Order: sequence, then C-alpha cells, then structure tokens
Amino acid sequence: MPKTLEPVESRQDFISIGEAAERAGITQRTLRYWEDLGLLKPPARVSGGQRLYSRDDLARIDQILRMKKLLGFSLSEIKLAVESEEAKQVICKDLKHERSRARRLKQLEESAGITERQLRMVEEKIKQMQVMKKELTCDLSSLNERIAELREGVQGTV
Amino acid sequence: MPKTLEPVESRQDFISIGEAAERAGITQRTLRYWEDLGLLKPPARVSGGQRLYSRDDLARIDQILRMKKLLGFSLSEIKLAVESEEAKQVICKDLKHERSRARRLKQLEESAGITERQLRMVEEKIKQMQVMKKELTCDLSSLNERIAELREGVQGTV
DNA sequence: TGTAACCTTGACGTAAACGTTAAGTCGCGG
DNA sequence: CCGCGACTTAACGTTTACGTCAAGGTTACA
Repeated sequence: MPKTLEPVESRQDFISIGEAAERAGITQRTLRYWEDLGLLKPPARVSGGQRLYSRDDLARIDQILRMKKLLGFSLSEIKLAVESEEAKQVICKDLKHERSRARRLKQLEESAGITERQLRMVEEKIKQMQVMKKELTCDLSSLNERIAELREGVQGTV
Repeated sequence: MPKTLEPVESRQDFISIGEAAERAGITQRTLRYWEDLGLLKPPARVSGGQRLYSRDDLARIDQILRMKKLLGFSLSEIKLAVESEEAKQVICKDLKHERSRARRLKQLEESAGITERQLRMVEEKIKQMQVMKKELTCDLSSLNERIAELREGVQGTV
C-alpha cells in the first residue's frame, strides 16, 4: 500500500525525486529502478502521482549506496539485507501489538543472523584492506626512498 | 612481445591456464578476457601456443581479484592501477641502465603519486567500513537484547 | 600411434544495472 | 488559464563482465 501523506507530516518534510536523486548523487532512473526491484519501499505520492521522499527514505538510499560502494554487494544481495532491516522495524512496531511470541522470536533471530553475517563480512574486509594498506605503505616508502636518492645524486646505492 | 620460455626458467615453474584458473577460483575465460583487456600481460607460451603462467602472473591475478572484491573496482579502474604497477617495475629495471635522470625522477614521482592516491582510497574505505562495523555491532546487540527479553517473557519493557 | 583431455581463437549469448527516448501528466508562477 | 519545467510510465538501448558453444590444434599417455 503506497501510503499518501499522513496528517501530522508536512509537505515540507518531503522532497521530490529530482532533489532526492541530486542529494544522493544518483539519477532518478536509479531510484525508480531500485523501487521496482523492491529495494526501496514505494514512497509517498502527491495526489497527482509524483513521488515524495521522506527523511527515512533518504537514509535508506544512503544505506544502499554504502552497501554497493563499500561492500560491493549486488542489488539482490542488498535486497536481502534491506528486507532484514525492514523486518527489524516491523518487529519493533509489532512489539506493542503483543502477538504470537514464537513467530516474533524466530524473525528476530533470523534478522540477527543476517546482521551477524554482515558484520563478519565487514570485519573480514577490514582485515584484508589493512593488509592492502600495509603493502601500499611499503611500496610508497620504498618509492620515496628512491626518489630521495635520485634527488641527492646518489644513484648507485642499490 | 609475448615472450617464450627463457633458458634459465624450467617448465616446472609454470602452470597451464586450467590450473591457474582453478587456483584463483575463476574461469579460463576470465583469464583470457583480462588478458584481452590488458589487465594481464600476455603470458609465456609453449611452442604449440598454449599459455604458461608464472609465479608473477599468479600474483598479479590475485592482486586483481583483491581489487575487484575488496575495493569494488571496475576492470578499467583496475587496469589503471595495474599499469602504474607495471610502470613501477619497468622503472626499477631501468634504474640499472642509467638513463636520463630527470626523466626517471619524473616517472618515479608519478608512480608514487598513483600509489599514494590508492593508499588514500584504501584508508578512506577502511574508515567508512569501521563506521559500518560499529553500526552493525550496535544493531546486533540491540537485537540480541530483545531476543533475550522475549525468551524470558519480559515482553513489556520498551 | 591413437585418443582423450586440454588448449586455441572466434563468435554469439546473457544477466545486471542502469541510460535514453517517447508520449503523456502535473504543478506552479505570471 | 497558460505555458514551462519537473514528473509519470513504458519501452527499447547500452555497457560490463563474463558464459557458452563451435571448430579445430596440442599434449600426454597407454
């Protein structure tokens, strides 16, 4: 159900697709595409049909971008992650409504599993990138050494 | 010039494309494709025309894989990085041949510049990934807290 | 010496992630 | 109330990074 504006929220709190795209540094097409794939939940619309993005929507967009650029996830992988995020929020709301505990527990655990896998992956990546960093640092300092040697005309010292 | 076997090197030191691909966890097609794009320098060949990959080649392949998977680089970006790596090695060899000092100095500096840019990028990524790690850790512990609550039947404590 | 397993190039196919264009609708300042 | 820019959906095009044959050459081994 693509919701319309809720009474308490002002039109000021929302921005058009053009502005949202510009702020995120992507195209309108990309936003619509992500929506089609289910990465973004259908945003609010004005009566005429134009999309209105909320602060939450923008945060989600940023999150997706980070997963793409930092972790190199495909959109389908991101969808999984986003769905678990979704589940988390639904669960938090549902906690009020006091329903089937076993079911909620299962969802919570599933969500935690996904989050944990992501965490492990991030940790692994950080480790490997620190190795790369060390290598690059090494390379760089040996290059700088050579440069210094050359500058001082001490070319023969290999 | 796709070189042939050099006298000092034994055939044992080289492996076929099939084995190289298997070791790297990629396909033969991918190796040939990378070679076409100029990511890999043309490897040695046996007289019959079949490729022979050296230890250096394998190292290069690993390097490319890390750039792809860790940094999320496109192949064209990787090509740039690899070319600068190439340049570095050429320069190191040339250092013996004692040629125009000014020119070598310039190349060394260019090489250092590229390496430094790469280093900065890696550092930036590490930073951002540490932020993600923190967020995920936070998420996870709050999830686990809720799970514990539910398990002990203390559902009301929001 | 044959033959099965491996390799070669070349060409065409494909999935993902959008780009681009078309044809029409909406919203708002003058 | 009109015109212009921003928006809508739909459809087709494009790029990247390979996958997948096809048709033949090479190598190793019984």
